Amino acid sequence: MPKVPQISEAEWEVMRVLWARAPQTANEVCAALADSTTWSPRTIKTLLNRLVNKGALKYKPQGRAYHYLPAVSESACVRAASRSFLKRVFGGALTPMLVHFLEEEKLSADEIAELRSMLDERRD
Amino acid sequence: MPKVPQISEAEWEVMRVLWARAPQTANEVCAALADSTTWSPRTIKTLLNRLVNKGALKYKPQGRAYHYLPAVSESACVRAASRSFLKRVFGGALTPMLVHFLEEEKLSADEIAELRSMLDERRD
DNA sequence: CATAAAATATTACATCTGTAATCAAAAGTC
DNA sequence: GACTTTTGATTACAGATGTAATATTTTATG
Repeated sequence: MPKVPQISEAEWEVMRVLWARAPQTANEVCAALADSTTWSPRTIKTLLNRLVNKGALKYKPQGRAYHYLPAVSESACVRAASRSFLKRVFGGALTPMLVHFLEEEKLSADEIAELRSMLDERRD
Repeated sequence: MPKVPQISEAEWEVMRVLWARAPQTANEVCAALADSTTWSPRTIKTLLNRLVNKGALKYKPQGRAYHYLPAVSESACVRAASRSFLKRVFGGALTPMLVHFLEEEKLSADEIAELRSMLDERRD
């Protein structure tokens, strides 16, 4: 199990950009976040820097600017964050957590079908 | 929708104790957390205090000591934390999140059956 | 009543986060 | 080559968090 760094809420936004497409320059990341956030480019540079420092991102000096890219996989980070959430909010109990989401949130017929087929595969 | 305060990881532990049984004195909360944590009673007192200040707990002066009790419901806090997690880690997409947990974590036959029956109820 | 014990309130302090501004270095322009 | 522009590095600063220690107030005890 790869040890992933602690990634804050704002940092997740940045990571998602780079997991979706990498490498990218700081400016490209800023452009990608321009719609979904109101952050100053300064702020985004700070986040990139912190993520590099905590080992979540790497970069390659590419001419004038850096090209940033993930140093940890999205799936590993998702796994770590999911476990942390499960432990924190549901005391680690998976089924109550799933029940919560199934009861609380809206699901389309298609989504229900997809989940049912996944459960079918699990039945062995 | 009741507005719930921001509850940190350590604070969740304390809240869970009081959601499970309330009211309780600080000492009773400390006793309840003695097994699952290594926190000093001082630390737990601090957490109780912060939770009162942020409106997550109330207390009744009961003789010599306070009796603490929740000021916000567990379900409201679970809902808020779940949405926050869903947004942060999965960009708000419910189904990928459920898929992740179904794929990643172990489920017993009973749990699978329970989830399937919940999905059955959803099919209307 | 004076003092000790117990409980709450206040203060401490380092790290993490959100949100930038300023500084420094590199590179292109005249 | 000096100056401006671009980009990364360093510094800033307040609020949240983890983790307590100290101070103060209330209560029981001798």
